[in-house]
Amino acid sequence: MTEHERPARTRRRGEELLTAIRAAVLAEVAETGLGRLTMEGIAKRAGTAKTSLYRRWSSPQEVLLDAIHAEHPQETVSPGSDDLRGDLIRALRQLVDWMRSPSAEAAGSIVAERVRHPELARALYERVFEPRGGRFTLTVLRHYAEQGRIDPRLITPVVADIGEALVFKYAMDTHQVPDDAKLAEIVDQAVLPAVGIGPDRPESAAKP
Amino acid sequence: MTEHERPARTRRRGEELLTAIRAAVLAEVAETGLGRLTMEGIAKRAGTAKTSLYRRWSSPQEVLLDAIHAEHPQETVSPGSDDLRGDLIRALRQLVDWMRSPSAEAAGSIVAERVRHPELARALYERVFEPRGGRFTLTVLRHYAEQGRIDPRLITPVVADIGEALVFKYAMDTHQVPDDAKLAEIVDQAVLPAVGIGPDRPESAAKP
DNA sequence: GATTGAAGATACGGCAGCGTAGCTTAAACT
DNA sequence: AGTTTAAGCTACGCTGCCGTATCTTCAATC
Repeated sequence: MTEHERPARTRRRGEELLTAIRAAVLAEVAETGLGRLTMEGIAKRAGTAKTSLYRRWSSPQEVLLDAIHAEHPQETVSPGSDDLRGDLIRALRQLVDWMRSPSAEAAGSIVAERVRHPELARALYERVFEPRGGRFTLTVLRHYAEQGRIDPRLITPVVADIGEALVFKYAMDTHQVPDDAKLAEIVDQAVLPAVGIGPDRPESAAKP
Repeated sequence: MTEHERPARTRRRGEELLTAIRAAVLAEVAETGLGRLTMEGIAKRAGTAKTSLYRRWSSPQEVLLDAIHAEHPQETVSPGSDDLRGDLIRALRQLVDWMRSPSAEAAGSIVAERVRHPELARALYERVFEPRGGRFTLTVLRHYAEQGRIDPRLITPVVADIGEALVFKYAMDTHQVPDDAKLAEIVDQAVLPAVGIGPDRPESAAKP
């Protein structure tokens, strides 16, 4: 929050400058919201001049788009050991970790205003959500289905969304991300039952 | 969308005027977003003068707050016949019906910008979500738990949220509300399994 | 070390929303 | 009918952001 660096006497160029601008626009949209995102605000926060922004982009939204684009799509989960429950929790924890990042808040603003900025929303889905997997638990579920531990016919679009949906709902209601205990509840009480494992049946009873 | 009524030559007062203003602010926030909500915009759409707005409220947000406040909390579901599955679908359909309303879109804008306008978000939850029940399926689940048809211990906060969470997720992803077929999938594949009723077990096998 | 190109600073007219003031006029009340 | 109240206009100076132009200055390149 003490970002308002003075001219710093070194003149940044190329990638160094771009990085600062991208960080600035993400911070700016998180603070002011997409509706109040402005070239002057971005410039001020990045410690650069409006001119330098207009040299590359023509609107604050395009600056944001660039920043989102530049966010490297991270690698997806590796369903490691033979531990369905643990892998599901880890998958959701990956989602939660991302939700803490600055770009996640920006993503939220975009989704909320998608009616006003359809291109932005589309770019967000194409460049961030889909490459990232989007469905974190799905990877895990498929893995164990291939191993014959759960019935593949149970892995429907709805079932693949249960975990993520509950994480989002929890974040929406409480305005904080679920901790590990909550993730465990979600997995135990909602995801696992949907693929035929308990709450009342022990795991081992799933595939006799 | 042809709201821009000319002065109409009759001068509205009191409740009649208030109603028009409330409708205007809801439409305005749906169209421009909460971040771009403005007194002038509301006034123009309501066909009134800025002066009349400032006479009662001091910011566009307070006008919106008033409009939300004035939205009567609607009655909740009556878990009617002896049909758990049908009642669950009906409960979710109630949610979906609300999500089509103009105030729902306004509510979405507020939730999205809750960081910027905490009072608005709080008012929304206190005056709209909580009185409305907030949890649509919960009412139904409790009803059948009292009748001994499902195990009360299974009705946890997580389980009570499954249906609503999936409806929201679907709306977020596709930007349209789920139809009845989708609601049925949600109930069959996610909600019912969580309260111990198959996908693989028939309903009747739930309480032997 | 000279050249070139982009970064940075400053200034501009234009527009939109702000919040207030002063006034006219229609509607409600007595 | 006369009075009171609020709705409806218009206009004001102020501010923030717009997009552009101009000029200086630093940094990379040759």
